[in-house]
Amino acid sequence: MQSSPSVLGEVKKDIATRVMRAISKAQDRGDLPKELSVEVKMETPPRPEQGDFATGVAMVLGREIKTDGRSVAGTIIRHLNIDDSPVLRVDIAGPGFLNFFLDASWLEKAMSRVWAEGPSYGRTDYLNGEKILLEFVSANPTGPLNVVNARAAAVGDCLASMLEMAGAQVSREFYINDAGNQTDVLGDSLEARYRQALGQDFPLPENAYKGEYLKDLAQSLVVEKGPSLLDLADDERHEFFKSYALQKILDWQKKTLQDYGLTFDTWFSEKSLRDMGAHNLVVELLRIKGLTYEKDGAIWFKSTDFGDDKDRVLVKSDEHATATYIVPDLAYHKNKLERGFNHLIDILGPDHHGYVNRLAAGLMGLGYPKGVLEVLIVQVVRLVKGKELVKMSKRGGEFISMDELLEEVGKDAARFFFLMRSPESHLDFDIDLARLQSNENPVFYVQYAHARIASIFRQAKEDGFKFAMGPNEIDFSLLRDASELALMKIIAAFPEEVYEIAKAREPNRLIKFMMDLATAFHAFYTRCRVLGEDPALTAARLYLAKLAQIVLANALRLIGVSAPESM
RNA sequence: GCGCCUGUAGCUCAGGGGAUAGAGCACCUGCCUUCUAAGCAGGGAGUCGCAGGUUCGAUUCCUGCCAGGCGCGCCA
Repeated sequence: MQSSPSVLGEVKKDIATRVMRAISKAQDRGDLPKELSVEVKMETPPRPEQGDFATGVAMVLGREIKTDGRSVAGTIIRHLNIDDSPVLRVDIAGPGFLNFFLDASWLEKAMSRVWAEGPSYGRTDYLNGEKILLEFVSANPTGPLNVVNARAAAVGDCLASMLEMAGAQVSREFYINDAGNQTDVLGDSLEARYRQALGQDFPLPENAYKGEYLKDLAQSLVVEKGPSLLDLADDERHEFFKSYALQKILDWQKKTLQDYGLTFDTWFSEKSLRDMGAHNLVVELLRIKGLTYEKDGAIWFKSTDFGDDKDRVLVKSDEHATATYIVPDLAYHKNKLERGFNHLIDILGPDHHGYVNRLAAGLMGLGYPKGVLEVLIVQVVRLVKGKELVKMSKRGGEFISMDELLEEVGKDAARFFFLMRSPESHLDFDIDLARLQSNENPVFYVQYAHARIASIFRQAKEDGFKFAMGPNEIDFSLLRDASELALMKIIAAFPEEVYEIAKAREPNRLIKFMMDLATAFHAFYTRCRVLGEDPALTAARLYLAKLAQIVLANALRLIGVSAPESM
């Protein structure tokens, strides 16, 4: 597994270091006050005429010392040493930006890195040593996955892949809520459907799961077993329906996620924790630490000590002294940390945001540091068709399921659309747009760039082009068109982008990057004919096209969308 | 009442203390006898919800307000 800092990262760091040295030199000479300390952040300016890299550090310093940014920038430049660097020229621009113009040597180096690393290009070691457990989807095993689950699945899977690419060790985990009274209700609901399927006039239990899928399950049980299940003893029968329903629905969810191209590393059962007695242990630990008290016959946790807005019941006052759901969840998160992960990320739905504080409080109560748990809330999804809001499925009474969504628009469009928006924004998912097989659908824009490149190589082969490819075979100086330089810069930025985006937990920015990359390629394709008369130029452009294709493929892999060879 | 999310172009949304606020779709004008036109080039289109504050500079940060969405159990 190859990992190294990106070429772009090295260049930025080199320039930042030189700027830092210039600042301290200016301080030594008394041109800038001594006590200043500042971080030099290198960015990519919005327009090519503003250089390859820029920093606003002079303006930041200017604020500190009440001097205008441009004159501070002038001071920095006077002390700046750019010997043995790719920097050709430094400009002061606007309110005091330092704009750096570089020769193309760093791009050549960056491109050969892409060539060498291929499918693993983008990998860095920024997050080496991080052991992250990323829990997402974790839908209740009481029904089909819904569209918010699909959104969380897209976000979680992409985030996990990006964190891995940035050097972290990541485990994708699905928590199965296979204990608690909802599972009893599920079993009873199935039993009622089974009896109804046998012709009995049998009512659904209170709070029953009313979906069609339980009727289907019941029907297949009748076909398989006839009325024989009614002969079982009460306990045995109850247990059978419960575990049968759980197993079937879980299998179904697994199948849906598999169709989505998502594989979890672990499926963690709540029941297994409960069987180990982990629940009682959590309550006991909190009691020993003096963080619990009794009131109204219940046991409470002083979560307000840890920033929660009210204390929470741990053990109910009912006759069975049942634990509330916070207890198994605390036991579960404690277990995650005991498995050696140093950081936990949960992706939860919008209905759980009120739950975050008490969970964090509980973990702190158990003695874990603040911040080991990070919770990302994925917001609601509304399905629309053009202007019309889609609420119900054709079958009536149920919200449209993830299966139905995938059937309608396919995995590629679904994942792309979910990742286009920032996770915390409310999403209107336009089914009509997503299923369109045309240029109106943004997913094709990126895929098309990949397919177009594949097509160039097919054509090259057909035409019998003889070309030697690779960084040592081509004349890099032939790639000097503005569109070629722009394309190379985006390609060079990929590893840093992956790291920055993973760190910010904003996978939607990867979509933006891919759109920009596709745009840069399409512009290059239009301006620069790849397969031309000049063999040296053809070889150089084929090389660049190949590199663009590598990055497109790597980025598409990160979001779990296919990279077609033709469209 | 409290908490969370959102308010940016006709629509769906990015962005973010600074340099002329962006994309996709829609609309208008050009571009296919040559590597896929699912493309490219260009154009019109915005008081960045409203009002204050901090700042040399706010669409971005802070406060208040308005609007929309979601949540607030000894349910999970």
